[in-house]
Amino acid sequence: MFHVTIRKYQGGKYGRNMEGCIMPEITIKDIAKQCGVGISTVSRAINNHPDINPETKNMIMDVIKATGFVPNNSARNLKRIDAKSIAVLVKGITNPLFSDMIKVIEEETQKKKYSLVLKHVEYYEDEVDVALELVKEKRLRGIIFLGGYFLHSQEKIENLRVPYIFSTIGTAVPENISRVLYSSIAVDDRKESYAMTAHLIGLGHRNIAILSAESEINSIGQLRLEGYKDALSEAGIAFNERLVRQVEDDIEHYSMENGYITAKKLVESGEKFTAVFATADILAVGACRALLEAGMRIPEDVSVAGYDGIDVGKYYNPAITTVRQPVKDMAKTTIKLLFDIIAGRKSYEHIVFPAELIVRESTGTAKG
Amino acid sequence: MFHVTIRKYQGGKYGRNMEGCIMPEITIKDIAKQCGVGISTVSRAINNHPDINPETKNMIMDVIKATGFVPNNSARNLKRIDAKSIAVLVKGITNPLFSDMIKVIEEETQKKKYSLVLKHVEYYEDEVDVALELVKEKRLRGIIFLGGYFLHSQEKIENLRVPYIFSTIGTAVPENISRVLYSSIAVDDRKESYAMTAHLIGLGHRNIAILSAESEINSIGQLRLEGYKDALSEAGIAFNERLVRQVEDDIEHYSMENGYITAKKLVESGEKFTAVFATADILAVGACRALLEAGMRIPEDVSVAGYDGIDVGKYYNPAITTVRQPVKDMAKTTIKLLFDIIAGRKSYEHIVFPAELIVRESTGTAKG
DNA sequence: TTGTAAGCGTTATCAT
DNA sequence: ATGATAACGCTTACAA
Repeated sequence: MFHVTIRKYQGGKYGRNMEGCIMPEITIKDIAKQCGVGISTVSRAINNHPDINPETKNMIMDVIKATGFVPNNSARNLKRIDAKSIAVLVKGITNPLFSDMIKVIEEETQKKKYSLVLKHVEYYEDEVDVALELVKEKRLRGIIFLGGYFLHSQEKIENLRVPYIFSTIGTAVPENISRVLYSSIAVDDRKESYAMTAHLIGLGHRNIAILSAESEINSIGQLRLEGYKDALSEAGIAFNERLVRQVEDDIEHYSMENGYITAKKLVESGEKFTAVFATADILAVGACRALLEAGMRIPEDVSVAGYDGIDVGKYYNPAITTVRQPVKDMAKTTIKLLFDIIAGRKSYEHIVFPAELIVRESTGTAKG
Repeated sequence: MFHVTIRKYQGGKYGRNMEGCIMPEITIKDIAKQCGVGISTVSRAINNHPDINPETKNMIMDVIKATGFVPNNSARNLKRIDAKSIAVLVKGITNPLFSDMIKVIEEETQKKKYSLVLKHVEYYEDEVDVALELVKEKRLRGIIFLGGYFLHSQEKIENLRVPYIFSTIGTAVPENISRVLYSSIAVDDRKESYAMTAHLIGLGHRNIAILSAESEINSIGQLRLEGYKDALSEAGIAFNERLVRQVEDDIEHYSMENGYITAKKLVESGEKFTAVFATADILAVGACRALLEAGMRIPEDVSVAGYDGIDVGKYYNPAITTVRQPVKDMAKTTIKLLFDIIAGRKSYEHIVFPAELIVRESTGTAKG
C-alpha cells in the first residue's frame, strides 16, 4: 500500500470552517437577491413554469449555473403535496434476479413520467418501517417490495396508505394479512420445485439430496422443500431427512460459497445420492464445484439441478438445469399493476406466474 | 398467468380519497394535541432528549405507537443542521465487487454512529449532480463514489463542499481535476494487467487474445489494455490488433453474455491464439463457455485468465486464474480515510493497493 | 409577468 | 420539565 500524498486538512473547503462550524449553503433566496427578482420568480425558473418571461428565466438560470446552486430536496418534498414517485424497497441487493427486475421497473416508471426511489433495506431492518418513513418523506404513490419475509402485523402495514405490491422472487407472501390489503406477483415455488424434483425422479433418481436455505415457515426455502417432498411422496419414495441439507447459517445463505460448503459436507457425510437439487442456482454453482472436487462427474455420476434461471447457470460448465422464473414478465406485470391501482382502475390482484423448467447439461439419467 | 383475484379500487385506503385528493398525514402536532402536551415535548420524546419526564415520554410513545405516527424525514433534514451521515454513490449496481465494499462501509459507518445513505446512480445520470443534490438534502458529511468515469469539470465538483473519495474499482480516477481536491483508493490497473499478461507469456503464450470492455481514454478497460501492451512489448512480442476484441456495445458491457459472444466471435474469426485474457472475471466465464463449446479444452488447448477476483471464478470449472483486487481492505481504507478527513486529521490522500495474481486451473503452458 | 406571504413538519431557542 | 415561537428552504396561492 503506497501513500502517494498526505496533507493536513486546512478547513474551509468542505462546508465547514476551521472550528468545524457549518457554513451556510446557498439558497433560492440568495439567487433571488443576486438576480434582483423575487424568490417565486426563481422558483418558476427552476421548475420551468409557463408564466415567466423567457429573458428573466435565462438570466436566472445563468446565475444559478454560475453559483452552482442546487435546490434542497427536503424543502421541496416538504412543500410538495404530490411528487409522482414510487419506490422499490430491495432487501438483499445481492440477488441477481433483482437487477433485472429493477431495470424493467425503472424503464416503465420513466415512461409514466414518474420518478423511482430505489431503497436498499438491510437484513436486520424492518422493511415496513422503512416504507412508512419513505412514504412520508417522498410523498410516494406506491411501493414495490423485493425480497424479505413479510411476517408483518396487519395493524402496522395498514398505516402504509399507498398501494404496495410484494414481488415474490425471494419474498414469501404474507399469509397473516388480509389478501385485500395488498397485491402480489409470484411464482408458485412449491409447484415448480415439485416439477424439478419430478423431473429428477423421471430420470431414475431415487436418492435426491436437496440444498435448502431457510427454515422459516412459508419462506421460499421451505416452500421449495415442500415441493420436493410432494414429488417424493407422489413417486412413493421414502423421505430421507439426511438428504436435506440446510446451508450454513453464519455466512450469506444464498451464495456460491455456501453451496460449496454444504455440498462438501453432504459428500463427506457418506450419505448416498445420485442427484442434488440446489434450491438456488447460486448454490448449485458452489455445489458443482464441491462435487467435481470430490471426483464426481456431472451428470454421469451425479445430477445437479438449480432454481432461479440466473445467467451463471447457463455459462457454467456443465450448464446447469434450472427452473427459470420469468423475471422480466413479472416485473412488467408488477409495475403495470401498481400504476393500475394508483389510477384507481384496480384495487388489488394476486398473480401467479408459471416458471419454466430448463433442462441443460447438469442432469442425466441416474447411474446404475 | 392466473388471475386469482381482481376487485375495483374503492378509494379511501391509500391516503387519497375517492376524488383522488390527498388525505392529510398525521403529524407531530396531532400527537401533541392528542397527548395534551406541546409539540416540543413530543419532539423530545421522539429524539430521546434527556430533559423530559419519563412518564410523559412513555405516554407520548404509547400514543405514537397507537396512531402509527412516523416523523417526516424531509422536515427533519430541513431543520437539522447536522445529520452525521455519509453517502455511497454507486454507478452500476451489477458489479459484484461493490456489494462487498458496501458491506464493509456499512459496518464501519455504523461503528462511528453515522448513518449511511446508499444511492444508486443510473448510467446516464451525472453522479456529481446527484451528489450535489444529496449533500443538500441529507446534510451529508462525506461521499464515496463507486463506479463511473469521472470526467467532471473541476468547477462543478468544487461545489461539492464535503470530502469525497473515488474508489477506483470500476472507476477511472479523474485526471483533469486537481489532485488536492479529492481522495482516491485504487489498484494500478495497468500494472496488474501487465503482471497477468506477463504470467501468460511466462507460460509460453505468444498469441494472447484480450477481451476489452471500454474504449474511453483512461477507463479501466483502456488501462488494462495498456498493461497488456506493456507486457507484450517487453517480451518482444508484436502487438496484433486482431487479438484485441472489444465487447458488444449494445448489451451490458461487463456480463457473461458479452464475454460469451465476444469469445465466440474471436473463435469464428479464425485468428490463432493459445490464451485469452478477459479483463473481467465475468467476461472470462462467458468466454470459457464459448471456448468449451468450440471444442477447446481449458487449459490444455487454451488458457483463460480473468481480472477482479469475484466468487464465480473460484467455483467455475475450471477455476479461473485472476487478478484479485483486495476489495475489503480497500473498502476499509476508504471509509477510514473519509472519517479522517471529516475529523480534520487529513486533507486528502491517494492510495494505490497492490492486487494479487491468483493462479488457478484455467491457465497452463502454451500448447505445442 | 412578477412579488409577497403563508405554509409544509420538524427542531432549536428561548422563556416559563 | 415544558410550551411558544422562530427558523429551515422551498412551492404556491393571491395580490399587484
